[in-house]
Amino acid sequence: MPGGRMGAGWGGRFRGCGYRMTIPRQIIMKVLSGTDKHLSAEDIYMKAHKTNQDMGLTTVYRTLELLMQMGVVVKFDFGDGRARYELTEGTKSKHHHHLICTSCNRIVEYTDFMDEEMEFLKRAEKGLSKKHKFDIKSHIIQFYGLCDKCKKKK
Amino acid sequence: MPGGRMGAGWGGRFRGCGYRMTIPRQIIMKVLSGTDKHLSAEDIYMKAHKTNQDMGLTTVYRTLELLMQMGVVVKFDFGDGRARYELTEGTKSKHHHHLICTSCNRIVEYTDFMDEEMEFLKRAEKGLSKKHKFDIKSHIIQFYGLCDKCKKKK
DNA sequence: ATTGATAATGGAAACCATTTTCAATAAGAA
DNA sequence: TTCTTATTGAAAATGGTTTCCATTATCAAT
Ligand SMILES: [Mn+2]
Ligand SMILES: [Mn+2]
Ligand SMILES: [Zn+2]
Ligand SMILES: [Zn+2]
Repeated sequence: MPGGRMGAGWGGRFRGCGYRMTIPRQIIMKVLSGTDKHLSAEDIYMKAHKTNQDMGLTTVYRTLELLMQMGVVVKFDFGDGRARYELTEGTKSKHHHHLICTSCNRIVEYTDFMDEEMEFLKRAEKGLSKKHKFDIKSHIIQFYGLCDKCKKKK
Repeated sequence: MPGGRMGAGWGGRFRGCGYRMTIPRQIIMKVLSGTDKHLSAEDIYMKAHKTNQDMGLTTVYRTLELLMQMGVVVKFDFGDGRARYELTEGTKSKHHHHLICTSCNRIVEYTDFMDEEMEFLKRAEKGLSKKHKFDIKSHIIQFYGLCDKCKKKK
């Protein structure tokens, strides 16, 4: 497949949920698909803005809200005052979680212990779904503490 | 121990961290100790305000920030635009996590699977601490999805 | 291809939880 | 009690996110 039609496949996904596929939405999907970072709404806006000058920040927020409802995106709060977003089905990044330094807000991604985690989560999600009648779509695991530097600084 | 001196024990904790014990801080600790709910800063402010008319919302925010640094309180983001706070060493509540409905923001607490979780966490925290040189103080596990009502509504 | 109902957009203004500022006050060591 | 300075409350500022609304674009039906 040629590289030009990125995000084309997302049209069906949007339409399947009763929404329309638009230029801004294509660009936003392209930005999200093309990174392995935790982008804020403004990060996404700035990247998208290079492709389409007319894009508005408001549209980024609206689209992210939509994508969250569709289960395509997860929203994180790392404590720095702005929300971060990641594709759930990342073509680039593997399933991972985060260590967060409560002192300097540094984020460390880790992919260790995913086997043990998977085993634990599989059982937990199954049981919780049934007991609390929840349709679980995603999860977040975060560890808080002091990073290397902040530990020494203290 | 008579019921009047609630939070007196916290004085040493504050002073031990190089801070002073004050009336507002005593009241805030009393409020936090006396609930098993997820209180927002304003929730705490309103409860504290009944005891001490002069208390300011600013002080609540400042004290919570302090308590977080001291590891006494954990801050949650349930997606409703305001942070929630809970004592880590809850005298009332057990260790638990949350199911969050992405549609109506309903929160369900659960204490199931804590044995399996404890086992998984113990191993993960130990390994992660060593590998990433993080001094892990706390963790958050949250499941996102649709609650019973929102599932049917769709 | 054209039409038309209406979903989606962008810019500005509004919103609102949280932070900052600063003069007044209170804690606690000496 | 005195003195240093951490802490406080009120008001103003901040800034990420939402809301409004007139304009535009999508796409199913023609
Ligand atoms: Mn990540
Ligand atoms: Mn809870
Ligand atoms: Zn750090
Ligand atoms: Zn719900």
